[in-house]
Amino acid sequence: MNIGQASATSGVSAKMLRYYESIDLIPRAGRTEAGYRVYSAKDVNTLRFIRRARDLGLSIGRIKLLVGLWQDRERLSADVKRVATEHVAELDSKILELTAMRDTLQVLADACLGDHRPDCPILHDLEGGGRAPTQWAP
Amino acid sequence: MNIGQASATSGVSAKMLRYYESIDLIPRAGRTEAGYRVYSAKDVNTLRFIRRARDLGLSIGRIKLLVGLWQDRERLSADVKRVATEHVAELDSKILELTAMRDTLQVLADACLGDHRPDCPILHDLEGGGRAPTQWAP
DNA sequence: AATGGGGTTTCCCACAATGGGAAGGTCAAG
DNA sequence: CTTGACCTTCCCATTGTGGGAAACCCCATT
Repeated sequence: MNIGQASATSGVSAKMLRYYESIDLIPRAGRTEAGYRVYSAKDVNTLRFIRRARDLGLSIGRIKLLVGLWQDRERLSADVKRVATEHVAELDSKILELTAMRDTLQVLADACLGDHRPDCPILHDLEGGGRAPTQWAP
Repeated sequence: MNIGQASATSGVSAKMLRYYESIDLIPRAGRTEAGYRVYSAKDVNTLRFIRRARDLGLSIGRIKLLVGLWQDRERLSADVKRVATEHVAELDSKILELTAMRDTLQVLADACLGDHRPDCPILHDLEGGGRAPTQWAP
């Protein structure tokens, strides 16, 4: 299987295939005489695993861990779960952060008339006059 | 005011001050004989505006728009509001995306025993067997 | 005056993960 | 054999931030 086929059947772009190889997320692919990368069905399986993990927002680092665990028959499910829950925690904190931003901005936008006049609570708040709805950066 | 003072009183790092200048988010600062950048209290005010905008997650591009509107006494609040609501929409879609990831992963993690045995629904799902809880990337 | 410590300058590198594109080699069908 | 589709490597860009080096500047204390 060429890189194009592997890409099409795994959902990982050829560009990313080469990149993943360069950062040792996947082993170096075999080559034909001409230097073309060759992939097996098993490789494609791993790639699909990786793509799904990325769809869940996991970082390359954590995916590396998960692939390792996946291929280790002696693994402890506790280890897998820990990686997952760490990521859930990160997602949660990111969601909280974004939600706080959105809520603040939504309140300001709601208070803005959005007409032909220049007065606008959004700018007023950013200017720092009314410090109440602004984020306090700890 | 030197860059260090401006940084300390605005909450924007000196590194970022130079960067913002290089991308024309702020005008080129004046210089002393020796080449040191000089900032006025008004400059610091603008920097605070920018920092607050970044705290709300606005991109540099949108901040550039907002700073322009802020300094334009003929502005329409409608223009300001539009920039804000566009960002709110982006935040919302990002939040939805992250929330979907978190929910999927949380379900899987909850179903994982997390003990000394290797069996784990997380890996099983990533492997693609049980395709139900996985994301379909459209 | 000399020296030292702290501030400043520019320039380059790094991150995470992905895409774009150029220049050149290869394969298969016509 | 030519053409078009595919592959290779290498470089660049993104976003916004930080790190660090080499050189220069300012001020105060010996």
